[in-house]
Amino acid sequence: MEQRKIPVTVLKRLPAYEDYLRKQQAAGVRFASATVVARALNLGDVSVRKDFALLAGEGKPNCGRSVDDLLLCIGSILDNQNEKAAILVGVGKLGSALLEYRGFARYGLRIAAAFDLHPERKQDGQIPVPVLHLDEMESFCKRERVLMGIVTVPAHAAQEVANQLVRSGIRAIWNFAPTHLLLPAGTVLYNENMAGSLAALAHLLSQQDLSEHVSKNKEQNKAEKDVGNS
Amino acid sequence: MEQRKIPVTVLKRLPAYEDYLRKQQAAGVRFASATVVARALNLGDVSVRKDFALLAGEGKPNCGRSVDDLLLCIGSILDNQNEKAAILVGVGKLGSALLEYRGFARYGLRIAAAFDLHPERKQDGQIPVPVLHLDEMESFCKRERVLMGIVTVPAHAAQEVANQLVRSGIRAIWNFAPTHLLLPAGTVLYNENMAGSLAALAHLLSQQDLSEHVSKNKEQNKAEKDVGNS
DNA sequence: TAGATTGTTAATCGATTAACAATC
DNA sequence: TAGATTGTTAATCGATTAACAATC
Repeated sequence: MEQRKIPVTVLKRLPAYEDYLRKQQAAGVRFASATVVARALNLGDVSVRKDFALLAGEGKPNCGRSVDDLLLCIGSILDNQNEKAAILVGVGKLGSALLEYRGFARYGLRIAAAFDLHPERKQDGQIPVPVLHLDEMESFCKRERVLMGIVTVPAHAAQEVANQLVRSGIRAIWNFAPTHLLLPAGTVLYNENMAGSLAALAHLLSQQDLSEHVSKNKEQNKAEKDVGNS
Repeated sequence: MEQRKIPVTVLKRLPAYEDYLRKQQAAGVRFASATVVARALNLGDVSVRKDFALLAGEGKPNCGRSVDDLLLCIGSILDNQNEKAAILVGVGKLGSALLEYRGFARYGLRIAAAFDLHPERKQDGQIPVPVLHLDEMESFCKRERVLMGIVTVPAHAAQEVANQLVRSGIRAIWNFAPTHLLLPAGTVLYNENMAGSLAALAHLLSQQDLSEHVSKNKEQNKAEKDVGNS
């Protein structure tokens, strides 16, 4: 089970490659060159070439990569991600949106259950996982050995929920509440910062306005990459 | 109105500083050293020191920064962000969650209106902006000179919506639909990739499991910073 | 003076990109 | 051979961090 180590940044691009290559495959295209893929997905061509080399070993010059091969390699990497479960706390609009989101599965990620103070009000028939009372969280997490928690409660409740998550054995927290959590050392924390992301986008837009005369294409490429820092 | 240029990555930390410093201020604390703030917010001390220097000019060794001063400086930078408007398309759960999110205002960002194919079904009384029919989008954006659009429609509708946004004069798109958009050069695109973020978190967690014996504190710091790439 | 703190310069790190050599 | 393409090495870039000097 020796796995090449795939950097996270490459990992994040895999579903985009897969998507695009699937469409090409369906259209009967047999080969794809890094340059063409890069153009289609707004990425740098060298990046794509490196990614492909990492994914699928050597290619043949002048020939491009076999679409089938690439899809197999990407698929096997994604399929071999260890299945990992998370729970979600706080079934408001954002919480339920995440619960209904289909994209996690492709990475072997699964939201096993959701918790809320008023579970009975929140089960709306579209949510595909059980919604349980917060009181059941600790036993659930320990029983199912869940290590990841998603926090989508209001800011004022977030720290208390985080404490409970830690008591429940959670080791990594994805926090959407706009507040800073204090966690014991050894717990991984990632703060999603929606306002910051939009602010970054606005910032880029105004930068771009300044440099109207620069090659537009280049600008776009750069723009697309610069926004997403933590 | 000569503005020091604040890098986006610093900008994103400002609300966290503000939050923390306000609490200190309320507790009667007059001075804050970069080291202490860094520890509280899980940041590197040198980063915080550099941020503070950028924000508030020189400080006095051995004394820390005046909490009041820092708050004034942060406030003035955030207040002087140009007021910018965005629109949102697709008032599902994720869309309404964003519409109700309060954090944008602090950056001078405002969602001016939302658009949907069935606006009448979506106005639920909690959404604080008008929800209009998609047909009205183009005239609205041109009238209000809106330049940013948030896409929270299902993947299959996203490209068509993006085209419409571009026709409406939108210059920057924040895309939540898990699909790749083709846009004319000169349009700024930022793809939010929820699945990728959770995958990154899972990745970090497993890395951390491997290095159990390393100083936990250090690990946590590192962890918190590494996740959020685009 | 000693210690906490600031500020700066150089090193590091990860990712992307530029330039170019190799190959079918 | 010419051209498209791959792969590699070095440069670049932004951000963070380490090491240290300066100051109250």
